[in-house]
Amino acid sequence: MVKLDVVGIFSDLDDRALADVEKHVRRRVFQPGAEIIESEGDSSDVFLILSGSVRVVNYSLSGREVTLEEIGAGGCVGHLAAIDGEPRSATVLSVGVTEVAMLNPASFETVIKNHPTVAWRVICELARIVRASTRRIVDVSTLGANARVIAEIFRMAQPMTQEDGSAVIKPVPVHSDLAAKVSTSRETVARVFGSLARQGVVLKQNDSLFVPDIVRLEALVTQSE
Amino acid sequence: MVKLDVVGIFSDLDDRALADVEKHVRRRVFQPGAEIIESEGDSSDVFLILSGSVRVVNYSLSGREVTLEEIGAGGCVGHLAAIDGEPRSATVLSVGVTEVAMLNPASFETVIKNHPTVAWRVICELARIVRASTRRIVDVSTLGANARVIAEIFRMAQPMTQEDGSAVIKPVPVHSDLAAKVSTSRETVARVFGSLARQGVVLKQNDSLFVPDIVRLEALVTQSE
DNA sequence: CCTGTCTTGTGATGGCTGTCACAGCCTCAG
DNA sequence: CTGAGGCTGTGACAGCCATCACAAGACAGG
Repeated sequence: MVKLDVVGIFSDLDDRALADVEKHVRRRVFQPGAEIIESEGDSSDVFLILSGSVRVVNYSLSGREVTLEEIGAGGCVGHLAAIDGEPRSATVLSVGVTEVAMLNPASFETVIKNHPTVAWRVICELARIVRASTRRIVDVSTLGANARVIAEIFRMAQPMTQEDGSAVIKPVPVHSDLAAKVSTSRETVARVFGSLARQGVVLKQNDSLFVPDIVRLEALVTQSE
Repeated sequence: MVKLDVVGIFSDLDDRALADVEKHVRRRVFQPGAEIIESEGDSSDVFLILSGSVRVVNYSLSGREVTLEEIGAGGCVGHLAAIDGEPRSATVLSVGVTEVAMLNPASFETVIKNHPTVAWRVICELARIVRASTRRIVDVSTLGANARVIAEIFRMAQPMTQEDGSAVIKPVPVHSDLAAKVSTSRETVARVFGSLARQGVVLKQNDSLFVPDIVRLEALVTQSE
């Protein structure tokens, strides 16, 4: 059984404290595509992701999907409702097989209040989310759809950059997923990839994307407004 | 001199703790329009707003202004950089004359770690921001510009609603401010107001807007997509 | 090897809305 | 009273891009 210390916000807790938390969680496994949290629902448990990964999304009335975040093992979701007691702000889907530990809101609050290090980690985590969100708001308000796609490819390539300025993105992202992440249509993503390939900025290989010069990619973001 | 207990995150502190915090702050007054925090800057103090109000904004390369938030007395800004040490994520402008207390990041962290109630308040505050941000991301990704303007008017009217379903918004919002809040152009806001007035959904009076029936307003948001 | 499902590529089209331009207001200082 | 600067209304236009439509590839499972 996966230990709770894989969870980021608990990583400073000692064994005794962890054992204490353990008493308050319920473990559960979700199959691929399963709905872990339903938007607007009034559950309010916190979900600690022990293995696998989840996708936080929202749907418009017209069925369009907006991806807010993807979170892997060690992360946690559902804290908002646990903190403020409001209804769920988003839907959370299991992408692979996902193992979670569920903590009820009262216990979550207790752990936070008893362990300043946990409180601080939660604060850091929320700060990270706020930063990501405001960046996205600015992106979507000031960049065109094409530029947003390029910017997202750039962000995927950045951590993989070698010394020579090249990068490999693996596996190849699915166009429709990428579209949901930058609020555009699948077709636009396909057209951007086509255009980038024709310019030789992003080459498609068997199972990965090759970016010969990440600087050229970045330049395209700002250059296209 | 304004006491620090007007600040929301400190409202549970007793006098002794407040006096302790007081020793670590520097007070300052900003004139209307002054830049309190510069985006990308590497200062990292937290600003506690004692009186007046501020506007958190971001500018695109093309000069377009995106308003992220407006915060009045009792609020605080600049926590992100204080928490994670990264550069400033946004610009903060003083709207009227604004009185602030500045707290350096180390002291901020200390206060949080020594006072679980402060930590919890900060967590609640961040959760509120995350909720507002994700709502805006969804809005801007799924609603058209007109619908976003109507939605914003609806949100302004909602807290002012009387029992009979009418509401008064005072003072009349400046079109260009509203435009920056919903990521559209000043002209689009003007056209929406014109259209709403012609439909009798939002009437302009001397110094305020009158909404006879807020339900009709809300209906227009969803109906236009 | 076939067949259904998922994914990708690309053209055509139409609507939205950002931009430019300009005219009419209001307010406030002088 | 007068002028200047900021706000508001509205028309014209063009560009972007979401949508629809369809073809073709990729891949798994029988």
